[in-house]
Amino acid sequence: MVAEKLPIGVLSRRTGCGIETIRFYGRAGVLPAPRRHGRYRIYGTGDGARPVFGRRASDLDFTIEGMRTLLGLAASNNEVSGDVRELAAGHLAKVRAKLAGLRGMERVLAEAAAQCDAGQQARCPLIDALSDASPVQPARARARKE
Amino acid sequence: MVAEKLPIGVLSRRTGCGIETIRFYGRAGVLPAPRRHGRYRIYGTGDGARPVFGRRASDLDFTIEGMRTLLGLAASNNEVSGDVRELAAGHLAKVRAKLAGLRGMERVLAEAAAQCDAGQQARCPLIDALSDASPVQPARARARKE
DNA sequence: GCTTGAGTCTGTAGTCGCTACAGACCGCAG
DNA sequence: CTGCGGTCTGTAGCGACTACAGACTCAAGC
Repeated sequence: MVAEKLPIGVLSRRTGCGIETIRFYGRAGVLPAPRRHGRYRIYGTGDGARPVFGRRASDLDFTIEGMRTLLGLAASNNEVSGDVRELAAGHLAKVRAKLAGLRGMERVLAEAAAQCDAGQQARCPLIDALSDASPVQPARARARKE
Repeated sequence: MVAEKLPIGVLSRRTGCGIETIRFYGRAGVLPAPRRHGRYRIYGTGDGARPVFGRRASDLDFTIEGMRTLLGLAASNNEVSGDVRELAAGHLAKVRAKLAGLRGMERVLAEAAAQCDAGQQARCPLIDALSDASPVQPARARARKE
């Protein structure tokens, strides 16, 4: 199969990514600079992976910077992948924290729904749960720049 | 205990929220307009809950709009809480989708780490996993405005 | 050959949820 | 009375898109 020549619109439809987003990823270095036919970008069949990667990674709260690093490290795929692992592990920690929070909310939401069904509550348990200050360190701001 | 009069800095330290953020929540209607001493904002001890609520809700990907709605519905706490439930349920769906994605990534990260440890891989499994186009609908962009 | 319409181009501005900064102001201690 | 720390308003910046204006290009139809 000889590599197809795809204009950006087709790539957009295939990846579900939005023309502007693909161009943005191009500028941001998540997508390598495509060949050009005149001023028009031309992509190959294989180029669909990157926008999808970008979208997924973004869904999972990777930053553009993180994506670039990940891709860069993966490109030099011999030996260096300890770094990929490190990056991934760092992100995993954040992911797990978020997971814990979400699971907590899932539980609270389910409970709240049950209580609402029972029709007996004076206050909103969801808001109460989210407002609970107890686990917050007193008199010291949390890390701002992580 | 007579209600303490807290300047914004103290509230910031107590809630771990950042002065600018508290002011922002004020403008955004997540925090009710505080009393003033001259031009200075004065908060009461009870006002700490809202910034914390805002921060938590934000961590869990509620929008400012969502927070306002939630608070508004909770304020009119008789009967209307079916709406709270609806809002919460809607958010819960998104939360669960994200949870699924994160769990998937957690798994992939763990596997990737294991493979890296074994020192045998030609490609990065994390990137491959995120780039996998198979579940994407062909030739139709995903909903953009949800 | 000329027109038309769809697709693409660049460049800039808007969005959201903060975050940071400039420059003024206020109250109090030394 | 002079600092200084805290606060004020207002505006601008950030990240990751998203949207739009206005120019251009290509292929098809007449």
